[in-house]
Formats: sequence, C-alpha cells, structure tokens
Amino acid sequence: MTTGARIWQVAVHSPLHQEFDYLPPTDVAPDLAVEGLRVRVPFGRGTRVGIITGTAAASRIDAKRLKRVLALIDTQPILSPDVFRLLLWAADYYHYPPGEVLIGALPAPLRRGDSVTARTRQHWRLTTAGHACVPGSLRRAPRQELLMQRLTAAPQGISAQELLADSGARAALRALHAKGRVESFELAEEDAAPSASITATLETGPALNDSQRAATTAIEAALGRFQPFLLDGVTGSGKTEVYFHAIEGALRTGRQTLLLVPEIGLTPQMVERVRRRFSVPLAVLHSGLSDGERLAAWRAAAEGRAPIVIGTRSAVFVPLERPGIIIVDEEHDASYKQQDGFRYHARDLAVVRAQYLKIPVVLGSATPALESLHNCRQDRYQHLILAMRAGTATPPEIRLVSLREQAAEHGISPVLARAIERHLASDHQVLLFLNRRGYAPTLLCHDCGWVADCSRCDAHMIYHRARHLLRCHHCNAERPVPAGCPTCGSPDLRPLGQGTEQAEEVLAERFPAAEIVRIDRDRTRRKGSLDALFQRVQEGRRQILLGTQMLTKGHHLPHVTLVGILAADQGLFGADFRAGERMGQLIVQVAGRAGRADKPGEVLIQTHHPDHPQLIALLQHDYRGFAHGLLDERRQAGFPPYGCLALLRAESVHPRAAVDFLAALRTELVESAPAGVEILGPAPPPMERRAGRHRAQLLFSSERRAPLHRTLAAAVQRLQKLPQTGKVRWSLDVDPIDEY
DNA sequence: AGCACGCCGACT
DNA sequence: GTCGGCGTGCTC
Repeated sequence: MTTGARIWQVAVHSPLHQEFDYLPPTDVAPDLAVEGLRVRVPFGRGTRVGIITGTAAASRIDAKRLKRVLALIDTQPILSPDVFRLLLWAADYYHYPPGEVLIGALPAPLRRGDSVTARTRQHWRLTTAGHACVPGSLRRAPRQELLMQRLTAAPQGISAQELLADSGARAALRALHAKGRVESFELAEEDAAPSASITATLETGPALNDSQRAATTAIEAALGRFQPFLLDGVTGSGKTEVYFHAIEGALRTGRQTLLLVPEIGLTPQMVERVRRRFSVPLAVLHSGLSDGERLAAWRAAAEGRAPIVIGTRSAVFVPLERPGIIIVDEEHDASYKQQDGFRYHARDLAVVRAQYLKIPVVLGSATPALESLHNCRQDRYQHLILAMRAGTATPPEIRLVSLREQAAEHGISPVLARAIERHLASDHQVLLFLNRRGYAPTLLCHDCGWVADCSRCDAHMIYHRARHLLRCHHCNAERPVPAGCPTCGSPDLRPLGQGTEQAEEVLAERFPAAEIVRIDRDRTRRKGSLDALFQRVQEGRRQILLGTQMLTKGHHLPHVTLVGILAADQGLFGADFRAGERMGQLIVQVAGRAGRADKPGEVLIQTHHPDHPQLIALLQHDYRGFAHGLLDERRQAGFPPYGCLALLRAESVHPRAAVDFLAALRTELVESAPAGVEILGPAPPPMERRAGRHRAQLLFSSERRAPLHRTLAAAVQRLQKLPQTGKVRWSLDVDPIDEY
C-alpha cells in the first residue's frame, strides 16, 4: 500500500446509479485533498465534467479499463461541504443517480466546466460630481437616491452585480451615469472587496405582539445551533414579521439567511417585502432566470455577498459562505416537492441541511403539513404558535351550505346568492373558489349518453366555450366541438357540470352591478397578467373574484369580506390519503382571504355532505384539531408520518408493458424483501392512461425507514437489469405526496 | 442521458 | 447502389 490514493471516484452526469473510478492525473501530488473538485474526464466516447466524491486505494474495475482524469478544473471544492454532503445524502435517500444530483445542482455554466472565478468584474463608484451631491436631492427618484447612498458608503466602489441585484437598479444606474455622477471601472477578482457591513434597515416593522415576541426570542436564542421550529399562525398573525426579526438576528451576527418560498406567483411579493425592509443585496433564485443571472445569484450567495438569499425549491442546494438561518415559508406547499426526475422535498432537505450546518430552521405555515405537526408532537420541532394579532378583525364565520336541502342553480345556492348580494351592496368584494377550469367538465349527448373523452387519456374533455373547443386538462390535447353526436348524430350536445368559465357567465347575469374578475390558468397564461389582475382587484370595489387554486396563494385582498367555496366535495373524496389534508388546507387558506382589519368576514362552503366530520372540525377554526383527527386516522392506517411510503411508477405506450414490468420486478423482490416491507400492486393509478401512455404503479410501505430503503436500493438495482420489453419508463418516488 | 453500432426502406 | 429510421448496449 502506498500513501496516496490511487483511485479517484468521480460522479458524472449520467443516469447510472454509481460513481466511476479514474486514475489521477500524473502530475498531481498524491496527498492533494481532491474531494469536491470538478474534473474533466473521458467518458464513453466523449469527455465530461465530473465531481470527485471520494478516493480509494484500489478499484473493482479491471486496471486495463481504467482511464485517467484529463484535468482538474477547480482548486477549491465547487460546493460547500454541507451542500456536497446534502446532495450525496439526498441521492442515496431518493435513490437517484449521484452524478445527476451533484452536477444538476450546479448552475449551467459550471455544469459545462466554466471557471467559477471571473478575471475582472465591473464596479461602480461616485465621480467627483457625484461626491458633491447633496444627500436627499433625489427625493423624487428613490432608486437613484438609494444607489447614491450605497455608493457614498463604499468609496472603494461596488460591483455591478451587487448593485444590479435590486430590481429597477439598472435604469437608475443608467440615469446616474447620464448625469455624470457615477462611473464604472474594472476590478480584478481578488481585489474585489467583500460587501460593506450590513446594518441599515429601510423600514421598521410594526411592534410585535406577545406571541410574535416569544417566537422571535426563541428563534434568536437558537442562532448558532441546530433547532427546527414550526411557526404556526393563521393568515394575518404576522409570520412574516417574525421571519424578518429572525433575518435581522442573523444579519447582526454577520450571517446569511436562506429564505425558501413556494413557486413563482408568491415570490415577487415576498422579494418586494424583503427589499423594502432590508437595504442589503439580495440573491434571488427562481426558475425564470437566464443561465447568467442564475450563476450571478448563485455566486453572490456562495461568496457571501448576498446576506439574504431568496429562492424556490432548488435554492435549498445553493451554497452559503456564512449561513445563519434557513426559513421555509408556507412549508406545507406542494411545490417544495419536485414532481419529476430527482423527486426531492426541499422542506425536508432544508431541515437536514440545517442539521449539518448547526443552525436553526424555521418552517412557517397557517396550515402546517401533518408531518410537521407530528414532528412537534414528537418534540423534534419546537412549536411556535402565533395568536391572532390584536387589532385584526375576529376570524370569519364559516358556515356549511347543504346542497341536499337546497338545489344550487348553476352552482350557486340561494343562501350563497343572498350573501353575495348583501356583501356587494355594502361595497365589498366577494371571492368565489371553484377548482375547475373551463366551461363544463363534460360534454354530453342528451339522446344517447355519449361523452366527449380524450383519445389519449382516461378523462373527459373539458368544454371551453370562449374558444369553442374541447381540451384535455391532462395532456392539453385540443379538438373542435362536434356539430352533432359522433355516435347517434343527435345535435343535442349539452355541457354538464360547471367550470370557472361558466360560473363567470352565470355570475355576470345574476349580478349585473358587479364586475366579475376571473383568475385561473386560462386567464393568466401570459407573464405578468396575474399581477395585472390583482392590481385591478386592489383598486376595485363591488367585484366578484372567481378563481381556482391560484386565489389561495397569499395575496392581500383587503376588500374581500365574503368567501364562497362552490364545490368542496371534489377535494374531500379524492383517491389518495392526503385528499382530506389538502382540502382542509385549501379551505383554511381561502377562508384566510376573508375579512381584514375593520371588515368582518364570512365564509360559505357549499357541500353535499354537511355532516362530514372533517368539514365540521374546520368550522371551529380549529385547524390543529382537524389535523390531529387526521393524524389519528393516519396512525391507524399506518400511513405517513406513522409509516414510510415509496411509489414506483411505470408507463409505456404498450397496454400491458408497464404492468408486466412491475409484476416481474415484484416477483423478484418479494423473495428477498425484508420483514415489515409490504409491496402492493402493480395497480393502476387514478388515471390509467394519460397522454397515450398506459401507467401502473407499485407501492412500497414500511413502518420503518431502513428496511424500506434497502428494498428500494435492491429494486433500483434490478430495474436496471430487467429486460425493457416495450420501452417502459419508470421512476421512483420516495415520500410521494400524491398518487398520480 | 448521449452516442455509437446495427440491420431494413426511399433517394441521387 | 447509398442516406437514414430508431432498437439495444455501453459508459470507470
């Protein structure tokens, strides 16, 4: 045995569930610490970028087949130790190829092998004329004023990247340049000064109430050690204010905050609030960025130039130079779970990362996930409960409207109709929730019962009246509305059921004095149109807002006093075990939109099941009681968080291929499966055929994690060797959040 | 995933 | 006689 490692293990972007062994380059010191460095390696016929994950004295691979690393790309690890470790842990936990996980976590230019360190960077500083300017002389141009302030405080100049991290800064900087007050210059990378110390806050927040203060105190006391918190408070209880105090706490100790938010839609709002509050550079990471922008934000976070990093799901993997705290806003939100490829859960990984970093992590929600509540019960998380803020209106009154006793006319019961009249008459807004786009979910032949079905999915096509076509909401197929029934020729084709498009029409007829604002994906496909709609709602009165899921996501709607849920039952009886939890979260989130400040709110829920125990619990404004009821059911059924699940999905264009494939796997696995691991299926998912592919799934369940994990590892091993009869595509989903 | 090798239809 | 369809096999 020699002292130096003779083999480097390298993760390469490839779907193979393994790392690859290479010989080190000939000119490298044998004791060089190489873990985490990027390398260029020969792979197959070409060459690729890889990351060194470890070293070994020997390889299982035949020496003749071993190739040599072509070149080292980095001199420092490309990822921080915690992120490196987190990614490797996640690759193992989610049974996803380590190369894809590691390389996939890098911004695109780094994935291709670009150097992380640019030679020089553009900087800006004040000119002599700029120095002569009186502070406050730009009161009518606040962005320019802010830039001037920051540049005055930094005589050595500030990098363009840092300055331009703020929205609108580009135009402001141009204006100042045109006035001759600022000039740019190039500064070598190594001379670039770290950002000036961060103290100033732009705006002071409202005074904290007792429960906010208690939460803030607990979080600040935990700075510097690992401690998960569940910050549990209804809409209007001031969670954001607690986040801001936590961020301030981290800033005071010179540490960065990683703030995770659900997918775009909410992001611009949160970013704006943070910007207004803190005069520090932000790094913002979301899916809408170009490669260059993403790299710039990533580097600002990794190099510690951005004290606050805000991002969606994938930002959980962004390295931080001086991490202080991680905050996950709306932690129950499903968008934290990646739904294809590497199916990780960013909230869960945030907790793991915080543990590695020995820092606190705050999960905030008005409707926490059952998993998080369970973790509080187990004392793994500290439960911080925010009381309703003083001065806020009493919580809205929630009532069920039974659709058994009174028929709804075009989806609106008389009780709801009267309530709408009443609230509009007092100059308020009404929000109606209907989770179904289009005009009608079915087109039916009145004579023979024919229904318009999608040819590629097991689903009805939705009738869209405005565009006069049929569309499948699962595969987006479109076709014209037939003039007559394709089966019997009858011209009497009728829309059946109700979607938002139809509700809009009905409401316009019933409430001619009100403006109807429909908000759903059909309306807001274009970028920015959602913001425009909400802007109109901010300014308007006597409006009926009608929409889908989108309406539940945290926009402030101060003039809404009545919320109506037109059809609560759709969600209650969904196929999978999370349907009840989702429905409850949805009702509470929508109800949270009703009534603010001085205007008392009212919530009406239309249902055919007014005696449903889950609905009744929600009437008492007792989400936690509701959740604990669901948890008891989960315990009895052995479902998460009392057991672990994994779902193996398979699909193929051939009708039986996916089922056969999974059946073959199952046969191989059951012989060796450890005790306590159940393998159910192959079973058809809720929609057996989708976009022309036939689907099947295998459900793995176990009370304990370890044996499940071993079974899944074995499953993946075999899956790769199984003959691919009929081109079966498969994917494994550990901790699935839905069943299709 | 790439990227090649490998056997069967319509083109200069 | 070739260009090219995507089936299957491999990557240290």
